[in-house]
Amino acid sequence: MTANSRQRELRFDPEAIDRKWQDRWAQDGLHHTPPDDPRPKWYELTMYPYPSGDLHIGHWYAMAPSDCHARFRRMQGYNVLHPIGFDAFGLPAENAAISRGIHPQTWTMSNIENMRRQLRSIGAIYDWDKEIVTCAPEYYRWNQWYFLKLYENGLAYQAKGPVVWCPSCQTVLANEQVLNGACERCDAVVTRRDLEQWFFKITDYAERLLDFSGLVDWPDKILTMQTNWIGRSEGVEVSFDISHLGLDDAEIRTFTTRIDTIFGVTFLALAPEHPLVAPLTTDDRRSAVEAYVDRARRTSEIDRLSTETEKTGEFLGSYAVNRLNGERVPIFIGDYTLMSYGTGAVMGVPAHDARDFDFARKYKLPVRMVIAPISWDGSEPSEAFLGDGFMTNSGRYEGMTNEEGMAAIAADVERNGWGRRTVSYRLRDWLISRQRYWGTPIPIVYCQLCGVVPVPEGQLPVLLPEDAEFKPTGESPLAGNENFVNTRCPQCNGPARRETDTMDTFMDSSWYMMRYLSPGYDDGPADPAALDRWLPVDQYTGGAEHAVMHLLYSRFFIKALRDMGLVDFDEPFLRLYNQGVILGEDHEKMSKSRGNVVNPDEVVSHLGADAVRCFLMFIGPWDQGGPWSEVGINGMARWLNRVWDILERDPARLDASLDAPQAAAEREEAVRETQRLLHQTVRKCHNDLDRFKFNTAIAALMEFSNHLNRVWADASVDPATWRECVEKFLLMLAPIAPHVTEELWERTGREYSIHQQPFPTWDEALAAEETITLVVQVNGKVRDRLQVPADIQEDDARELALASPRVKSFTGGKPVDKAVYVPGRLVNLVV
RNA sequence: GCCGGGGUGGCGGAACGGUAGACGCGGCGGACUUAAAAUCCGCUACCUUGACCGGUGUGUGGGUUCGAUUCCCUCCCCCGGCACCA
Repeated sequence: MTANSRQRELRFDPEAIDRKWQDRWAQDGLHHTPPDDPRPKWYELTMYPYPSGDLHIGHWYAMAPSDCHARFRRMQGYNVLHPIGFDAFGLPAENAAISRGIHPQTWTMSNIENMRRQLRSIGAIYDWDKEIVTCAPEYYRWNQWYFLKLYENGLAYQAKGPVVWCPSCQTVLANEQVLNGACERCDAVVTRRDLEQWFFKITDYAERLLDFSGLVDWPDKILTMQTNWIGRSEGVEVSFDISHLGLDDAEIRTFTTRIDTIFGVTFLALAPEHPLVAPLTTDDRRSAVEAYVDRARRTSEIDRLSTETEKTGEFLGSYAVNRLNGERVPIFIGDYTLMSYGTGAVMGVPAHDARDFDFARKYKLPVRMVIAPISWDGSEPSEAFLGDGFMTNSGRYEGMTNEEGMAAIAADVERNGWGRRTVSYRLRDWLISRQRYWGTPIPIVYCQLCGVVPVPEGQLPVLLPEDAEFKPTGESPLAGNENFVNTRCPQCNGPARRETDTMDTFMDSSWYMMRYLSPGYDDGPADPAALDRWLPVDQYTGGAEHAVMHLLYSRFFIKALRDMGLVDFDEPFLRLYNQGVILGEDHEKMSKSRGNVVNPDEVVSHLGADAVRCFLMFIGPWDQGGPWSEVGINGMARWLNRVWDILERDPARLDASLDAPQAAAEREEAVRETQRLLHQTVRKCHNDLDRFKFNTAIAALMEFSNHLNRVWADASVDPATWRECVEKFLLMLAPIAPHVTEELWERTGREYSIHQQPFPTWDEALAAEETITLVVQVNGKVRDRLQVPADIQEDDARELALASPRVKSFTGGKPVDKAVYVPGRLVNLVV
């Protein structure tokens, strides 16, 4: 059974209903967010899509449930903003230009056109007047403006930074263009090059970014990932003496988190790029060292890091002195030492560091235990010992615990001026330069006389020229555009050249949530009044793949803006929720090569947007994702079909049944039970929608609809009860299935629009059970179930349990040792 | 290797430490139909039984508890992230 063949069996025409109401809502401006609404605001943001061309079912999975949640908040009485836009700059557009000869602008805008249509088909409450497209000059102008602000405040700077280089294509590659260390286009082995590039000083904010106290509700997973990404380590920067060599530098600085192991140092390892490498290399070692440095430089950093655990290096020929014990230790270079972390030099302690141990084994360096575990027999270890123990071979620190030793040595090192306690971070500064065309031009001019000159604010935007050479030439595509490159210096009006790199697109997404508020605003990135009213974002939803790039960059960005006095909040997104990944029917990740990609358009036109929305929310917990199912969605369409059937029934027909010879007491009981289930369902649905538990909210609604079918078949409730039930049922379903509910709301004579009604409320008293099933266990095993009043007391419950004949047969007349009573649930008899 | 998240019927999944399998899909049986589809009704973890009863069951092995899918420890798989950070 395919979606296609099921469609003609539905009681209604979903395509017509979708179109009818989407048009009507648009016409009435139902989703406009009024600027002066007195209700409390709720800013619910879903991560904007990249306009790749087609709205994938994965987009639906991200957007339909978040729309449902935003709608729910609106029915709860909030003034809700739930905007959408496009993350329109980036590499795929440029690749399309290269491979198919289409201009990135053309490609991007036609994709956006198509995706707008598809996004409308979801039936979300997007206010299209607030749409943003980041490749528009009105948008990226403010990227440039912010860049200048960061530059003025010393947070943007220029430095050499590594890029991945394809020697065959003669071009810079993005990391995602490298497959197994080779260029994805020509398969040549990539190398690394250092280019002068722009950075943002996110490292200045490392400490503040570790403070999550300003966040209300973020998944622990993301906080952990950010914490690990920032990678804070407390340690000691300690230097080794090389004054005997008579160089400009009298010492080598190293960073360690294990100063307690300094008596175990048997070598030093410098990064190949370390400035002291050349001066420290002796003549007899020079050719070998230079060859090693050269090899390391040609290997890309990515490659270098992904190589197995084998440690390589070269002896420089010189020695340094460990000031704590006066020992001479050989100085090596090794590419397991990274220039970009700590001081670019490490003290090698083979006995207490796994990497140093490997290195020492390979180069036959001594391994000296200086932290002894209690069980240590004095022999050389077969692997590095990383645990705690007692100081040994450690001079005056002998016998201390290594924790005491750590404190004592650190203090002595500081007192002697050999180093200082410090903190290192793994986090690197944010490299924003891209040697690409399709991005925001960096607003900088290079003047022969004045040097680096920022473009004055009044001259923004620096427009991205339309013509550029996309074919690989060895430099940024903009560099070949003479009209763009050649300009006048804003300071001296002399000849100057423009910066030809463009910005990382994470720049666009760092502040886009502010632009939505006033997308046409011309005097700044956002209207200050709107900013004041709407930010920070109350609820952000999107994929966990943005845990450490986008989300960290945006947090940094906002903190930096706050320090500059440009905003007055500290965190951009108060709450975060990550949806899972929608899989193909084969339970595999969707991909073109697997052929398991689902095109939502076809399903939507056959079964309707609501069936797709409902099904995506019903698959399972939203944060866990799950497999698409062609038959599964048919089941959902069938349920909506039954809902339609329920709403088509005329409640007046229940009046006729009053004449039936049915006991009045029985009918009264059915009404009471129906009321109870209604109130329980409202409670469950409310609480589940509130916490993104869409699957169980829908299950509760299904149970309620099943109940309605039963009482209709029995004609056991009165028309008024029926009317109340179906009305509240529709209201609960409205945020989940907006089109069908609006249609049924109208067809049953109710006033437009269902989406402007409040979400139903419940009464705890009416939701409370009158009787419960009392479970009776014997030694923890269920032996009987008794229907008892909900307010039964412990003594009565115990008595009833003991009186049960089934229970008696299991206790075998033995005396009961103990009876555990759980109010409202069970009695457990222990014999 | 390290850090997260998972492992429950044929499938997706439900279950404040307290009736395991809600809800849905699929399957089986029935009603309606000339017939099929759709629709409606019933059954559907496994073993045993004609049926009740009973027994076994939430990746593995242990532990805590009157009671464990849930908490703790061991191990095995799957998914995601990081990956020589001194």
